[in-house]
Parts: sequence; structure tokens; C-alpha cells
Amino acid sequence: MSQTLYVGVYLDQSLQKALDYEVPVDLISLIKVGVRVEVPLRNGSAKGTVAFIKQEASFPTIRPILKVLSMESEFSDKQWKLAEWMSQYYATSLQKVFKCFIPPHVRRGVKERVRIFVSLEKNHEETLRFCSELRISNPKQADVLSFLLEQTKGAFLSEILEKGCSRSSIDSLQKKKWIKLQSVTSDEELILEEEFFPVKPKTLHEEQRAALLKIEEALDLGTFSSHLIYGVTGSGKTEIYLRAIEKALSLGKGAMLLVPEVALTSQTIERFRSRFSEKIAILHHKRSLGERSSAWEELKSGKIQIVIGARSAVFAPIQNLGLIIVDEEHDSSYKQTDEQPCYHGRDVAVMRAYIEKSVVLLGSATPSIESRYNAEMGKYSLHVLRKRASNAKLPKIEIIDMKRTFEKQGGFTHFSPELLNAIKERAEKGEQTLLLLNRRGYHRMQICLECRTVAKCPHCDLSLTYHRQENYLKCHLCNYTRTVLAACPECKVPGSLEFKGFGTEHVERSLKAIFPSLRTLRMDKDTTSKKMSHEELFQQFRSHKADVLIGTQMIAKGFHFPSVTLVGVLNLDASLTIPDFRSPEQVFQLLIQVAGRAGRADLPGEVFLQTFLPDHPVIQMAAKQDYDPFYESTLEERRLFQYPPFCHFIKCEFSSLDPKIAEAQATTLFSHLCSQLPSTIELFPVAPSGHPKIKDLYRFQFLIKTPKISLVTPYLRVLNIPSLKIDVDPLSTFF
DNA sequence: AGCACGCCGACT
DNA sequence: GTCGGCGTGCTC
Repeated sequence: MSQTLYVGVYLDQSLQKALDYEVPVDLISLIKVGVRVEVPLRNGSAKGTVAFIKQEASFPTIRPILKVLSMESEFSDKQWKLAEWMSQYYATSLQKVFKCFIPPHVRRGVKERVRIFVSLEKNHEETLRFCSELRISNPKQADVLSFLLEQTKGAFLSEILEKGCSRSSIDSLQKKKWIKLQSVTSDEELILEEEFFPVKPKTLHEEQRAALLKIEEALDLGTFSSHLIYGVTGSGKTEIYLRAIEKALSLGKGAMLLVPEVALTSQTIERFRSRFSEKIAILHHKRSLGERSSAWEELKSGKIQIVIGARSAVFAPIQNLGLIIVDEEHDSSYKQTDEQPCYHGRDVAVMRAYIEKSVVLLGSATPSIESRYNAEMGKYSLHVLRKRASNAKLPKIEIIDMKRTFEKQGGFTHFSPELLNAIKERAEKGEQTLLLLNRRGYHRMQICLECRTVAKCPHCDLSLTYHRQENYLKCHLCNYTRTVLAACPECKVPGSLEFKGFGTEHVERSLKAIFPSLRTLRMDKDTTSKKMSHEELFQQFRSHKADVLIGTQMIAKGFHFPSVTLVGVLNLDASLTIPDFRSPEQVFQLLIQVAGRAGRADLPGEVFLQTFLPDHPVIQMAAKQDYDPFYESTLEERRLFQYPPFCHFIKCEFSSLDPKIAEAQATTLFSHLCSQLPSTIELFPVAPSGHPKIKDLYRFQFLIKTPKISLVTPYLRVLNIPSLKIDVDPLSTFF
């Protein structure tokens, strides 16, 4: 006697609740938790994932499942446990958490590895004409067209995306019928597309050997253990990762390497690929759905045992997972901030390792305060690498007091005489320089000197940045652009307008004015999304096509430049004044990271740290490049104020087109929680977010401070408010 | 998320 | 009297 079975299904569309369906008798054998199904919904159908199997339905009118779409479950029991943990911890419905585990190619049912071929729809001449029209109105689409015009037949989608073009501009060109996309199935091996030269393991120094030994022992045990490797730049953390992966593979286990988004370059990938004869799955958003699908399938079947990817790769269906490595564990790109679940890839990695009984390895030259504290509390084993592998010395960091430079020069200048001399010297010697400035564009704002009116974005609460090359004002939050103001719109006094504040574009121009023969490259969001990709820019600089690379913080991550011997930090003072308990930590990490780019093996490096706050403790400690005192003092401060890691923050952010609604909604939840939550939990009052308005949405937020996340999340998880974003352990309590 | 339903203003 | 705007609420 078989009883009727029912299933709870999470639909792909944004429906927070699971809907119940009946399982027809002939489909019973196919039904498992995690299986993909097609179900009736109103007068149509929808796709979803089975989350529960039950004997009874909790709804009066039940309809049957239409189809079972996958033979196998999309996730293991262990992944299901991880999903449940995420749902609890990040106060997010399981439906939204499922989105992480069921990636787009699975939801859309992309099976084969198809490459998409893009070609022009209309003739060359006509397209060329249209392209020059587009150049002004839609420069990104024009980029796509000019790239295609250079090709004889067309190009693969992945090639165009690698040129730094976005998928959306390609989509709109297709809609306007200027280009066509065709799916091409190919048997070409994509995962191992290039020849590789196996590289022999390097010999380990004492500290590396000690750390590796402990990690290998842990892998042998086959139980959960967590390790933090604190190793100064160039101390050979990567070699330990490689050895640990080798060890995991030799035990027949899979290994996962997570890296920050910007570090996912061919240089990183090659380094790993060249060491292993095994196939490696590489997961990131620039690969096509088909490419990701085949990597995903091969991981599921156990054919591929190694995966490298950014944040979302932590959900990869790797079999018999033995090792998870989180490189640069302090990196902010591990935190999802734009949509719920606002998870931290590193924390999910640790929880996944715990559930899967595997070893997790966190590595950093500047561990996050949380991780370092966890090590101190014995939660993670700590391995310290203080020596640089090749015996290279750490670069010398010199603080330059810009107040004095200001007095001497009788005004503002980007470059202190010391830095200018050093740049010139390096260029003459054929060595290279990095210049860091955390602001892109030419001028930060256009302001009226009469009435102090600032040119602002009509959609965001932010001043518009002047970009000289394009000669327009641009909003750095929503990319709105407009022409430069001719007269003040308020007081209309003629000639009252002036530009203030400087960005990377201005620095590049000034430097060229001083040294006309100096070759410069600029790297920021503007240059990487337009002319070249990250990688191309990096490669150009590496192959010595320029003497100086000027950029925002993205120049500090991901790449090694053998002939960089000088780093100039132009001005990071503004970052220190952000009213957030984490800003000293972030500035310290960035300074150490960028300093680490200077000098390798045989060439000693030098860093000039220009600042108007030469006595600021963060600047002082960064200059000494000593992590331990920084950690000790920061931890003390956090203890004093009872900030993380001594508590957890949860940020509740409301957004609405109407500021009154956003504020009212925030206040309503705030007072509701005030009356409900136990008194050990502190609530910070409702206030506008650090960016009070973005893309016409007004944002209000409040913070919850709690000793334990689980004390609060039960109250938050039951809420279903579309305008509310809950960010557990937010990286910024201000923005 | 979609999609239907419904309530209100503009126009044939 | 009808068309269409989008605010609200439901989908097993």
C-alpha cells in the first residue's frame, strides 16, 4: 500500500514560501530532495527545486508535479545542511539561499558547453556609421561594435567579455538587431585549453615546512580542522597551498581554492594549472553559462577534483571535499553586500569545511581582526611565516608629511619632491613605480564659490565627478552623466564655478606635465571597463609598456610585478576618516598590501607614504609593517567598545523611492524589535545610510548589536519585507 | 517574480 | 462607456 507523497518546492521566481505539490505515482522513484522539477502555477508552469518530502500536504487544493527535470539531486545532504545554516545565520529565506546553490546555468537548464558566437547582423559600412553615432550616446556598445568590426567573421562571446565589455551592452545591441548571437557547441577542451609546463615544487623554508607538516597531519586525520596562515608578503603561502592540494589529491580528496575576485587572473590560474596534471575547474562570472555548466557537471561526477573560484565557488558541488583554501581571507570581495543572503565566503567556507569534515586553510598577510582573534581563542590553528621565501627584505616605508610639503611649495601638490625624485630615478634605471590614490576621475566635484552649490547627481545623494577625457560630470554610484555646468544653477553668478578635489586622471596628467617622457598607465574602474580589462592592463605594465602605474586600490591586489621597486601612496587620509569601526583595519590592510608590491627577490623596494596625518597611529603602524602591534591595539579598542569580534552587528536597511516611507518602515521595525528583543541586545537608532540616496532610492538603516547572532535572527527570519535588506556581520556599518 | 484583479482618471 | 495607469495580493 503506497501512500500519496507530497513535496515542498522552492520556485526559482522570488516566492519566499515553499509551495506544496503532489507526486504522481510514476514519478515517486525519481523524487529526492534537491531534484529540479517543473510544476503547475496558476494557468502556466514554473521551475523549482524540491526542498522537503512529506506525507501530508498543508494546503487544501494540491496540484501534481508536471515533470522531474534532473536525474540527480542538485546538492548533497551536507550542502543542504550548509543551506539551512546560512538561512538561519544570515536571516534569509531558504528560497533565497537556494539561489546560491542552484546557479543560473542549472536554473535555466543549460546543459551543453556551448560557446556563443557573435557576429554583425548588417553590413560593415552601415555598422561603422552607426558605431560612430553610438560612440557618444552609448560608448560601451560602440566598443563592442568596433571590436567586431575589426574581426573578419565575428568573435566568441567570451572573447568580447574578456576585452572588458559587459554582457548588457551586447544584449542591447542584439535587441536593436545590430548583432546576432549563435550558440555553437564545440568539443574543444576549454578547461585545459593551453599547453602547460609542469613546474617543479620549490624547496620550503623552515617556517613553511612546519606549517605544511601540521596541515598534512590534519588532512591525514580526515576530520574538521581550521588553520590561519599569517604570512608576510612573499613568504610563500602559495607554495603551501599547492602542497596541501597535492596532499588532499593523494588522499583521493577534492580541493577548493577561493581567491578574491580581482585575483582571478590567468597569472593565478596558470600558477596552479602548471603544477597539477589533473584538470582544474575555474568558476567565475565571465565564463559562459555553458562553460560553467560543464565544469559544474564534472565536479559533480567527481571527474574534476580541484576548483578555483571567487566567492560563489564556495558552493561548487565538489565531491569528497578534503580541503578548502581561502586566500587573502581578509579581502572584502568575499562578502556579498548587494543582495541577501549577505554571506561572507570565508565564513561559509569554514562552516562548509566543518560540515564536510574537511580542513580549511585561511591565508593572509594581514588577517582580519576576527580571524586573528579566532586563532588566539584556539578556534583556528595559527601558522606564522615571518620570512620572505627568497630572503628578500621587506620594503622600507617612509612617511612623508604633506603639511610640510604644502608649506614649502606654498600650495597643494600631488607629489612630494622626495617621491618625484624617486620616480625619476626608477624610470632611468628601468624599474617601475606604482602610485595609489583612492579616487578616480579628474576632479571630485564642481562647486559654486558664491553660494557653495555643488553639482549633484539627480538620482543619488552624491556630488558628480569631473572626467576630463570625456569632458563630462559623472555619478560614481549610478553612472549618470551630464555636461559640465556652465553657470551656477542656483545663484547664476557668472564665472563662480570651480572644480575641487583630485583623482587618478588628474594625477596622471600632472605627472606627465612634470616628466613628459615618462610612460604612464592608469588603472581604475574607468580604464578597466572601457579600454582594457584588468588583465590586459596588468600584462601591459608587466611587459614594461609603462614606467608608472597609477590606480585605485585594485592595483594592490592580484598581480606580481617583478620590476616594481617603488610604491607611492598619494593620499589615503580620506579613508581614515570614514566613520566606521573597520576603517583603520581596511586602511592598514591596503597599505601593507600595496607596500608588498614593492621589491622582489633581488631588488629592494621602497614605499613613500604621503599623508597630512603623519602621526595617525594606523599610518605609523603600517609604516613599521608590523601586524602584531596593530592587531593588539585594534583588538583592545574593539574590546573597549565591545565591537566585533566581541559582538556581532546586524544592519537592517530599508530603501524606497519615498524617503518618508523608507524612514517609517525602518522606524516601525525598529520599535517592534525594541519591544521584542531581550535587553542584552542593543539597537542603534534609525538614521540615513552613508549614501542616503542611490538610484532614486532613499536608504534608512539601523544597527543591531548582539552577543550572538542566533538571539536575533529568529525575529528577523519571519519578516518578509521586500524593501528590507538584512546584512549580518556587515563590512561597513556606515554605507 | 509574474500575473490577475480592482480602483481611478482620460478619452472615443 | 471603455481603455489603461499601477497598487495590492496570491500562487500549492
